[in-house]
Amino acid sequence: MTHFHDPTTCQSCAQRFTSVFCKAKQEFIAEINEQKICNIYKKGQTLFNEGSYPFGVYCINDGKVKLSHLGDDGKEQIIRLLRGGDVLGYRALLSGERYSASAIALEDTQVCFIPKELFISVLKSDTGLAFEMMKLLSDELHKAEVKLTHLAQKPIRERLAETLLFIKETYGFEADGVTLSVRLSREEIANLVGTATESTIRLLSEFKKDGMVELDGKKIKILRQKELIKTANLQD
Amino acid sequence: MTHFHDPTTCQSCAQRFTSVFCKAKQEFIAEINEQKICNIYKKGQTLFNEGSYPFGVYCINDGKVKLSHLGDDGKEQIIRLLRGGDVLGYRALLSGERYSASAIALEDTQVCFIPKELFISVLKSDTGLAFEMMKLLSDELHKAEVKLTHLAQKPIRERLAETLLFIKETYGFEADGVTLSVRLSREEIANLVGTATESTIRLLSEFKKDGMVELDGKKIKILRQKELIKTANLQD
DNA sequence: TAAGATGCATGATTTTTGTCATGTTTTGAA
DNA sequence: TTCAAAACATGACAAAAATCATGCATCTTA
Repeated sequence: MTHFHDPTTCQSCAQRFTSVFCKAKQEFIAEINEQKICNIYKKGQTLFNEGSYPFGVYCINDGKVKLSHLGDDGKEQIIRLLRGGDVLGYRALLSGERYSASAIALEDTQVCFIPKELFISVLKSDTGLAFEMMKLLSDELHKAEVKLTHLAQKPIRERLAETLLFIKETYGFEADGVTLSVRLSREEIANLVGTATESTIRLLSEFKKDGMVELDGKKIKILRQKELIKTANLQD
Repeated sequence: MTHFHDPTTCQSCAQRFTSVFCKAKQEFIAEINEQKICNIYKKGQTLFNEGSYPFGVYCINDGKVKLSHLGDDGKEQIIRLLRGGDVLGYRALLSGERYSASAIALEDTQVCFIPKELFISVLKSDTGLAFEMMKLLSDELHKAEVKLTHLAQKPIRERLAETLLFIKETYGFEADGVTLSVRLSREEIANLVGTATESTIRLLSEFKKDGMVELDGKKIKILRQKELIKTANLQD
């Protein structure tokens, strides 16, 4: 369905100014360009699975991916949402463990794969890139800690509002300027919020009744963002 | 009250084999040794405050420290517990932000301070140390993600059991082999679990009734660890 | 040592959230 | 196109957890 351009070079990739790799030296980018393997994953396909060993890192060229853990009772917890320019798979690689989460395409997605050895060797030779990786990890850690605090302290209504804003922040709107440009099931939204699917459905209906959102199947329109922000009760 | 040895050198520091810095090259350790500043923080004193700018990293020589966020309603959320050999303050430094959490001594604690410039310059010259930092960050990120999932999916009873095991894992037992060697208030335990103080008190009483723990003020003895593990309902 | 403050404990109650049941709608594959 | 499966929706109920109130114990410090 979705159409992607023919395999591009890293030097002309649409994400060359946004991903962490944009900070790598030219010579290394050339090397990455030679060894990278581009692939297209259809909606629902798995990039990698929790529990398996990493062989490299993935760089999203275009598309949307969710990263999710399985809880001890087998329930999905969505940890992160990724878009073009985002890199994934580095955490397990750097700590030398198996993947602790699965990556699944939310829509048809084009991804470049960079082999482990190359990634590590570039990281060794390119201090700037290493610092970028440390910054990336630090930022993710920060986000995780904030999310953790909200999960522990905020009621579900606030967390759902926050999640809707987060989805908007990550994937933005469609051309109309109000429709979230990703289609997530109610269950997926629930697994992002950390609650039961029914609670999510109920609260979404309430938000609709309050005029904050409009619902049309998986299409969600944000009508009154300011009220949503209030509902989310965010500090900044 | 507590007595610490006179300022040691990094080369003879009790933590020289456990902290991330043990992977740094000798020449850099010598440099760190020259520039480090050792300090003792009394119980309850603050190492650094959420919102202020980092000037360096802290390396705990001996003692116990909690790292905690303030939630949007001003409620404390304890993010991490630290002990001798642990480093803190690097997250904000590496992502170039203000501290997102406060560090407070849980008992009299001896800490070395390493200035920002030195830390960064050593990190730039010593690839091995940079990789250790990336590994450290990756591990912390992993822990945060697991905690996040448990927070979202597990009931408070399980989380309290898990927290007690976590405290034991972090600080261990006293000489008797059963008493947790840290004194936390019920409120602090609640802020670690992510629940109301009363709920924590009630559940601790239940655990006592079930014979899993023994309570004597802030002294907590773990009597039946296996049952606690069961109660925590952990996968591994 | 007395008194105020803080922390611990417990009961009663309310609120929040999850679960179960059921019906409807939408979707996707034969 | 049709049918089964999945997703959505909603009500009723149960369970979990927070809140409020109160009393006791312990710690601090004047």
